Amino acid sequence: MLRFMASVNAPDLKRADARRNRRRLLDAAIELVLEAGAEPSRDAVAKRAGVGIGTLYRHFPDREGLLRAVVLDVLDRTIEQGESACEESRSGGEALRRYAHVAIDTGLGVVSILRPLLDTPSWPDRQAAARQLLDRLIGAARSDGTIDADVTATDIALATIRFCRPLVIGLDPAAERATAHRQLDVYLDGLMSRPSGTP
Amino acid sequence: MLRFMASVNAPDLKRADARRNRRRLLDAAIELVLEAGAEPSRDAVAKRAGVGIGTLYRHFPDREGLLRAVVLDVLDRTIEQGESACEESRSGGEALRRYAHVAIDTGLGVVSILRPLLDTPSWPDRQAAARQLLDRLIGAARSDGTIDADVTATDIALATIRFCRPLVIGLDPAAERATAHRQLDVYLDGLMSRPSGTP
DNA sequence: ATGAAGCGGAGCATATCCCTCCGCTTTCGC
DNA sequence: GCGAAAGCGGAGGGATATGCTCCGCTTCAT
Repeated sequence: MLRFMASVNAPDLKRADARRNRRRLLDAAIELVLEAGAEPSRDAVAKRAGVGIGTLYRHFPDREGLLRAVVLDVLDRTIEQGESACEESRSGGEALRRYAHVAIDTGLGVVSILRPLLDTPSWPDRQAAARQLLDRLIGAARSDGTIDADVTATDIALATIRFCRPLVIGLDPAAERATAHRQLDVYLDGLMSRPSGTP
Repeated sequence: MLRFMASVNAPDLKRADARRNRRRLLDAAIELVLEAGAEPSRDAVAKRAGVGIGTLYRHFPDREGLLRAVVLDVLDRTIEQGESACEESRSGGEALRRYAHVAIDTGLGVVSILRPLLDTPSWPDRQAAARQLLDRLIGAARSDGTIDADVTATDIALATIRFCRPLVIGLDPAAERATAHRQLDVYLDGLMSRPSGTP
C-alpha cells in the first residue's frame, strides 16, 4: 500500500549486484558515521563497503544524497523492526525494551549525528512516524507502571544514541554489540526500577 | 614525596603562559579524542586550544608525546580526584558512584581510545594505580551489598568510557555533561538494584 | 629595563579527498 | 547459453587538509 513511498528510499534496482552494493554502501556509511560522530569521507565509505569509488558515485551522485539515504534507511528499518518487536511483546515495558535494542541494531543514532549537517526538509513523515512509535511505547510502559511519569521520550532517544556508538573503535564488532546490549539492559533496569520522585 | 614523578607528566614550567598553554593543549586534545574516538590532527588541537601551531610543537615535539601526555594527565587527575571523592564518601556504594562521575569529568575514556595507538611501555605504574583504586571501590561496594558479585571492574570501566564521550558533537558542552551524568546515574541505579542472578 | 623564554603563523612538502571517465565484468531476458 | 544493457572498478588530476620548520615579534620574570 505504501510501496511507492518505500521506493523513494530504496529504489527498485533491477540487478542483484546493484542492490547488494547499495546496501553495502549504506551499511558502511552507518558504521563510519557512528564511529566518527561525523560525516565520513567518500573514499572511506567505498573502502569500508568493499566497492570501487565509482560505484559509490553512481548510487549517490551528490554528497547529501548518501547521507539522506542513510537517515531514511535507518528510520525505515527502525520503524519496521520496532513495530514488529512491539507486536510480539506482552507488556508495555517489554515493548519499550525491545524497541531500544532494535534501535541499537539499526543504528538509529546516525539520525541525530547527521541531522545538523543536513538542511533537508524531506522526511518529516518518517521522523513523525518514529516519534509516534516511541511515544506510544512510552505511554504503554507508563500505564504498565514499569516506568515513571518523569521518563520522557527524550530520555530513551538519548540513551539509544549513546548505546549505538561503538565503544573502542578497533574492537571486534560482535563484542561491541554484545557490550552495548548488555549496558542498555542495565540502563533500562535503572529506568524501570526507580522509586518515584528520585531526582 | 612523589613530586618528581608528577613532574614527568607536568614538568615545572617556569613561565605562566607556558603552563597555561600546555594545559589548554591537553584539554583540547582530550576533547577532540573523545569526540572523534581517534587521534586528532595537530592543527585541530592547536586551533581548539586557541594557540599557534608552533606552540603545540614546542610543547610536544613528536606525535606520541602529546598522546602520552594526555593519557598520563587523565590518569593522574582521575586517581587524584577519585581518591578524594572516595575519602568523602560514607559507603562503598557512594564511593563507587562518585568515582564514576569523576571519571566522566576527567575524560578517563581517552585511555582506552588511545591505548591501541600507543606502543608505549611507559606508565604501568599509573595504570596499576587506577586499576587498584577501582578494584578497591568495587570491593567496598560489594561488601556493602550495593552491587552484586557479578559486577566486575570491567563493567564500570566500560560504562565510564561510554558515558564520557559526547553524544552529539555540536551540542552545548554543559548540556552534554549534564546528560552524561544523568544517564550514568540511571545506569548505576540499574547496576545497584539488580536482583541477584539476573542475566 | 632587559634578556631569555615563549608565541604565532607563514610556508612548503606530503597525504588525503573529491570527482570524472572509460575499458572491463556481471546480470538477466531471451 | 548469448548478447546487449546495466553496472563495476579504479587510475588520475585538481583541490584541500595535514605535518612540520623556521624566524621575527611578544610576554614574562627578575
